[in-house]
Amino acid sequence: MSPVQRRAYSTASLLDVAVRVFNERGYDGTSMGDLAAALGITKSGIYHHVPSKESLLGLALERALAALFAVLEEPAASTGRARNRLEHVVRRSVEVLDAELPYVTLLLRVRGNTPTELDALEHRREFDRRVRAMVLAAVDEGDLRDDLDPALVTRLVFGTVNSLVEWYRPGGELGVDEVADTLVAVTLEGVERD
Amino acid sequence: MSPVQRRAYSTASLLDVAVRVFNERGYDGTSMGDLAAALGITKSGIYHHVPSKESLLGLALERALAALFAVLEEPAASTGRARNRLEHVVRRSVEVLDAELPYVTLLLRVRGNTPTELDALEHRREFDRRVRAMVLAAVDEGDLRDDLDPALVTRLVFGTVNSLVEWYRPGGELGVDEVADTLVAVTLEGVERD
DNA sequence: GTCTATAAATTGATAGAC
DNA sequence: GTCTATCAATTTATAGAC
Repeated sequence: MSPVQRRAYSTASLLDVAVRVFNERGYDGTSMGDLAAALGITKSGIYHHVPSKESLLGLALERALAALFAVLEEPAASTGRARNRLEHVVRRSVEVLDAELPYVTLLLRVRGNTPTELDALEHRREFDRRVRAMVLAAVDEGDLRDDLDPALVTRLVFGTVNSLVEWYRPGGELGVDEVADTLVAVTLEGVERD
Repeated sequence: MSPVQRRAYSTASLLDVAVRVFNERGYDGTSMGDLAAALGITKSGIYHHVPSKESLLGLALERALAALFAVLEEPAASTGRARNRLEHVVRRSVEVLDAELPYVTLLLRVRGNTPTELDALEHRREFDRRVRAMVLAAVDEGDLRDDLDPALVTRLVFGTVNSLVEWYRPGGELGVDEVADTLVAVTLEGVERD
């Protein structure tokens, strides 16, 4: 009987810790030994929950992608003027980032070194394509300036959203609503047609 | 006498290749064997030029930081209204990104795993502080909206600039001027006082 | 300036006990 | 669900020849 009786891990609670360490040290910079130390168990203990280090990455990336794609399926993302659908997707993306920060952070840092990572990159490109279609539609509907390249605007707006993972911390001084409001003000308002 | 007589590497030309591979696979995801393969020489050949893998990273990060800090020393970054100094720094940062893309990309991906990386992160924070001071001064001078948090605006604007490394490629379809113009339009114009 | 050969340490993963 | 013990492969780095 160990002196400090820690609650046993489920695969989900183990994944939470693993993703935190992956973000701190980078996926490739994290060894199974590092994970074991952070978890307070041995390396072999991890293999009871998952078959490999890469499968931990796969589970994490799946979760992040599912949360982002769910936004595109919301009614407000497919109904009404494109400019409003776009604002909805931007705001909800910030909220997903708030709710799933470690998972989305990991997704945004993937380089494509393994099949798992390449698959995630392909899904990210699909998300980008669907947002770019919204920007294009908003220009066509006359709500966004037509003197700016729509593909470039898409990249800048979602570049800004994605850059949040570098500093935003849930429960910190800045609330998710203030961040989303300011981001919409800074990015979309510069693009709107007067 | 080898059948294909490749030109010998200087430390600088070797660093160019190393930084390209670091960006493709991530620094931790790159082994000295990977570098050797990309260079077309053996692992031990690399150690003639540098004493360690980490020293390659250090040289690359130094170069990126020097290019960025040089912008802050330009006359246009310290003279005139803060709003104009800010636009100058934003535009020139995009140009530095264009000129030194692989080096800046590497800098922006550093996690702090080693002393070399921690030192680079500290220098990045110093750059952020100096830009934040410009945004604050621009609000004080009445040129930027005072209903938005200046620290948040700083982060969003430079988050947008930094996100360029994820897709911008020098010599591609989009020129550096068009990108800089659109970026200033999208970010700064949303923040200006009417 | 690059090579072959090799060392010492670390890595991801497995077998089998409790 | 976690442990000890262990392995094969890979990693960073060095010694010394050409």
